[in-house]
Order: sequence, then C-alpha cells, then structure tokens
Amino acid sequence: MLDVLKQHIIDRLGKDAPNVEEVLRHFKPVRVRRNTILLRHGEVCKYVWFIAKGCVQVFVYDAEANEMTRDIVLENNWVSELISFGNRQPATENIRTVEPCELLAIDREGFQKMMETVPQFEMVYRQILEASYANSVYRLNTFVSMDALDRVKWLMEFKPRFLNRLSNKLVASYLGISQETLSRLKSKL
Amino acid sequence: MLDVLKQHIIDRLGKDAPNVEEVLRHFKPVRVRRNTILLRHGEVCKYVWFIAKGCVQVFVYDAEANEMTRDIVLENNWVSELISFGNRQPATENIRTVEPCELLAIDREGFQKMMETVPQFEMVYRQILEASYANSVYRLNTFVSMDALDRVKWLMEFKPRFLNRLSNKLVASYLGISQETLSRLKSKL
DNA sequence: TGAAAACCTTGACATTTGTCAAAGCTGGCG
DNA sequence: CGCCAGCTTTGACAAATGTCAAGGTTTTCA
Repeated sequence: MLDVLKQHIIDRLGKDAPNVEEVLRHFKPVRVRRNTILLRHGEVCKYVWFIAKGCVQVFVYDAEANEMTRDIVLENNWVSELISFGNRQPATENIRTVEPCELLAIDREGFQKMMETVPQFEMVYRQILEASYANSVYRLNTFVSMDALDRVKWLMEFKPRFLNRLSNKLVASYLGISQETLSRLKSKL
Repeated sequence: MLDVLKQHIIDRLGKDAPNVEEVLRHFKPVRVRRNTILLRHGEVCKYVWFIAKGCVQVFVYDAEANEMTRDIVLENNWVSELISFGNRQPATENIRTVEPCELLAIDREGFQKMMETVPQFEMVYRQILEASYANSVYRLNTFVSMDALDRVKWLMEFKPRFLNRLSNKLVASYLGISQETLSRLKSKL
C-alpha cells in the first residue's frame, strides 16, 4: 500500500528525493469498508489521507438534509478538510468512503514534524494545496457559467471516470442537480 | 499606497518581521481607472496584485458570451490567476477592475526572488493560497447545496459589503443567477 | 453639466429543473 | 446464491429560474 504513496512522492519530487523512506514512516495504513465516515462535520479533522485505493466523497447537508457533495476524490490523490486540519477548527464538511478503501493517514503531529524536518515535504503540501485550489476554481466556473446539461458534458470530458464508476445519485449531487434530471440529461446525449 | 501592504504583511508575520522593506521594494504601484482589464484569458498571467484600494472581478464567458464572475476581491486582498502565474500557462479567466484601483503588482521574477531570499514570504504565499482555497470551498458548497434565494441570504450574511457596493448585475453573475431573478429575490426579503 | 449609455425593476411568458410516485432493476451482503 | 434495500428510469405535474421587452432611473464621461 505504501508503494503507491512512494511512487506519488517520487513523481513529484524526483527520484533522488533523499528522505522518501523517512516520509513514509509517518503514515499509518488503514483499510476501511465502503460507507465509512472519516470525518463528521463539527469535529476537528485530525488527518490528511492519501488514497492508495478506492474513492472518497466530501459532502455537506442542504436545508432538507440531503447530502450534496463538494468533491469526489479517487485513488492516488489526497483528501482532507484542510481548513479544519490546519487551524483545529470544527469541520464544516463530512468525508466518507464510497468504495472499500486503502488509505494512508498522517496526523497533525506527524505532518508538522515533516514540515520541519523534511524540507521537500513543504513542497508536497504546497502542491496538494495548489491542485486542490485549481480543482475548485475550475469547478466553480462550471457552476457560475453552465447550466445542468453543460455541466454533464463537462463531466464527461474532464472527469469521465466518475460516470462509469459512481452511482447516478452521487454524480448528481456532485453536479448540484437531482438524480432524475441527470438521468434525463444523460439519455439526451 | 505601500502602507496598506506593509500593514497587511505585518498583520500576518508579526511586527518584528525583519524584511518588510525588502519585500515592499519588489512591488510596483499602479493606479488604474475602473473597467481596466488586468488579464485576458488566453494570456499568461504575469503578476500577482495586492489591492490597496478598489475592487476587482475575476470572470469567464458562458456559452452566450455573458460574463460570469468566479470571484470578486476587495481592497486589502490579493488577486491573480495563480494557476497561470505559477505554471506560465494561458489563463482560463479574465480579471478586470470594477472601481478605480490602487494596486501593487509583483511579477514572476520578483516573486521568485522573494521566495528564495525572504523565508517569511513563502509563508505569506501559503496564506494567500490557503485563504483563496477556503474561499472557493465555501463558495462551492453554496452552489451544490443552496438554491438562488438561499445563496442571496448567504451573501447578505457573509459578504454584506458586496450588496451595498456592487451593481446588481455583477452580484447576480457572482451568484450564478440572472439580474432579474436577483432583483425579484431581494424584494422578497 | 447634459446627453448617452448602462442599469434596475416589473410583467408576461417560456424553459429548465425539481418533486412525487410507481415500477423495474441491481448489486451488496448475509 | 438469493434477497432486499437502494438505485434508476419514466411520467405527470409543480416550482423555480430565465428570457424578452419596456419604461423609469442612475451613472458616466466628454
């Protein structure tokens, strides 16, 4: 399981990154079944997870207690509630596995030790942050500038795996539309 | 004009931050009238701007060539197209002043020199990035979980200055709704 | 300061999207 | 492997939002 993370880091920092093994030591492997809650809103987020295998959903509740998903993260990526994690604030979002997952978790203490002792890790963190931000920006632009149909087309172009792999219900809540609307729009294409 | 930036940096790094003057040297003051294009999509974003005074709009065009705004940034904040700026990629977004502005611009060269020579500047950059990311996350959650009316209420609670200060048209495009809908919803409250 | 342009509001209507319900399907888990 | 909770699709209708148009108001800038 650690192999996947090792490769991920090498891809980013170059093969001669000296402290990879040192970095890996701080991560705790976790295997969880699908539908496992990793973070409940109101709690402080204690970990950053690397997803070695599986898929995870970040979601909030709307006024009628429906789950609306702000983000979906596949394997070989990072997931957390960075705002809560960084400032020890109560999280505003929930995180849950969508499939059985193999995760590598690092807690705040480990994270900070790494930031101090492994200079390259700061770089990795910044890359996580930049990638998460870029993702949000693109996604925001779909919401302000596209209607439901165009968002579905956007998803097919830029996130094609979501449609094969995930339930319609989940994808609809990611697009901010109802399951029925998604079902009808897909049959139009 | 530099005073505003100086205070901003001191607020973040503490009063004894040793290199504030060194930092300020890298910024070029710019005064521009309203409706000045700072970045056109397709171009590479050459600067990060600190807004000492005024207000700026980050926007894209929808399928009918309407301007839809992904972000609005007021004075005492940073604005850029960080993805384009960092990777020298063509920008996907446009940036334009909404009011007469006093800006402090730093280019890529200055930015990188600062990252190398002033260790605290790396911290400032990370804080810009984290704040921008947090902003996007909250905003995304309004889109996936709220209808138009709830987004207007959200704006009144969390961005009250926008409604006083900006045109209805601009605010509507920020909320992803039509001007007419915003006008009607506001009269309902 | 005054003319032109842009903006705001309101009405009527069109379109999109949501809601509820029902029936068939599927896949996760015992 | 089979059952059942949960998912998907479809229809009919309701609600939300968009579009177009017109008239009044405000803002801009020459």
